[in-house]
Amino acid sequence: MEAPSRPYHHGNLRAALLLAGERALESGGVENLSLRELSRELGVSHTSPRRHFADKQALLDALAQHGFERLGATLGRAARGQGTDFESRLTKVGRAYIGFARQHAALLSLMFTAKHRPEAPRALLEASEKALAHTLAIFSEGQAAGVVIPGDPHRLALVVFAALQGLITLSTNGKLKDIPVDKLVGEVIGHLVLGLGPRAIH
Amino acid sequence: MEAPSRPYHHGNLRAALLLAGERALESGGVENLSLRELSRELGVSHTSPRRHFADKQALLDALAQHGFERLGATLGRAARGQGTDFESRLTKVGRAYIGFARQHAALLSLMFTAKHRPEAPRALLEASEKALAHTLAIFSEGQAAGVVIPGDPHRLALVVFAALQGLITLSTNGKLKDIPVDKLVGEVIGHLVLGLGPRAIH
DNA sequence: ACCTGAACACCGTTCAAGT
DNA sequence: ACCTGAACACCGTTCAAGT
Repeated sequence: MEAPSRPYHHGNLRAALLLAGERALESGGVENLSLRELSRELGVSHTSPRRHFADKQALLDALAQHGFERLGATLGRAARGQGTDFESRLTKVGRAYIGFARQHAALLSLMFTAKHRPEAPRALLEASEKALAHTLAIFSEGQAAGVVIPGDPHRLALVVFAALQGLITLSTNGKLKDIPVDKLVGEVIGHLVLGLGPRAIH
Repeated sequence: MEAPSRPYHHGNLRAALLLAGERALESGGVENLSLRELSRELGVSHTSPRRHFADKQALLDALAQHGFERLGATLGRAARGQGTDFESRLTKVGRAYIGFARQHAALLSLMFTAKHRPEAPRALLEASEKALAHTLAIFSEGQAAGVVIPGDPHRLALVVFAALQGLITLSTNGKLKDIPVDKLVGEVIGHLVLGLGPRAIH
């Protein structure tokens, strides 16, 4: 019997740091994530993370990238729901986004700020673009079907996600009281779809 | 001639800290705002701020509150523009908001996070509500005039501001390229106004 | 009342050194 | 290759003490 719990070479330190980092994130925000504390939890010296992440920001970027990969999977599943109309497909994606946001609030916030850093690594940017690919396709297809006004789909999608983001901040801060969030999502998407659609009379 | 530059009692330490704090905020974000560095700049010991702000968060809250007061003044001026229709009044407020956001990006971000803290002081919450009062009135009046659907004006305003916030993050990160932001504001408000309006046919 | 200096318990990062 | 320990330059906060 050897002691596999703390070998000299940790073996999975990189993966372990990401996992512990995500836990720390959810339980205290970026502000309370400390490399030294993660190292303590994992039983390695506080300089060990350096071998795997150049600095703290590199770990945060990796966490954000992983977050985008999971968000992409979540949204992709919701977007691939087949053959319904524009509004209901969009509503499904919206609900999936809200679900992810409520479950991983601190991670989502990190994802946003990491992505918007000027020095953001290419891998992170690629992951963030990939995460929204399926959703953008909904807009393009809506345009092709003539139920969505022309224009850059990114721009249209931005408005929708920005509005959803507003709902999430309200929701996570308890300002919505008894109103179920899913109902609100439907309403908001409804408003926006009407606003994005070609007018019956103008 | 006395030396008014560094008396034993600073005299305006509270105000000086707020001013220096705001400068530090704009030039490096919340992350780079340090009480010790502010104290150094002002030529007082690093424990002096304690007399005026219980801790760092108290200074941040005061900065956020001051920010809401200025935002309120800005939006109020824009909202009081008299006697035009719902959409153009909303567009004016939207442009004013965007202007403030671009000029005080780090401050606005601090304002949001400070306001959403569960332990946010009452004065801060009151300032944030007051800042949006004139804007909310636009929605209420729009409802009274029958050009806006019924519902909690806060909820409607939220969607608009959330969407604007999305534009701002794009803009401050240079993702909008040559498109002038003011033009986009008009488009977005236009979409939303259509979406919020009563349908001609349904 | 208002400010100070020393002390405490933390950080992230660097670097020579160990296995 | 991978990890360590000591060191450096920072933090925010507390507390007894000065004027």
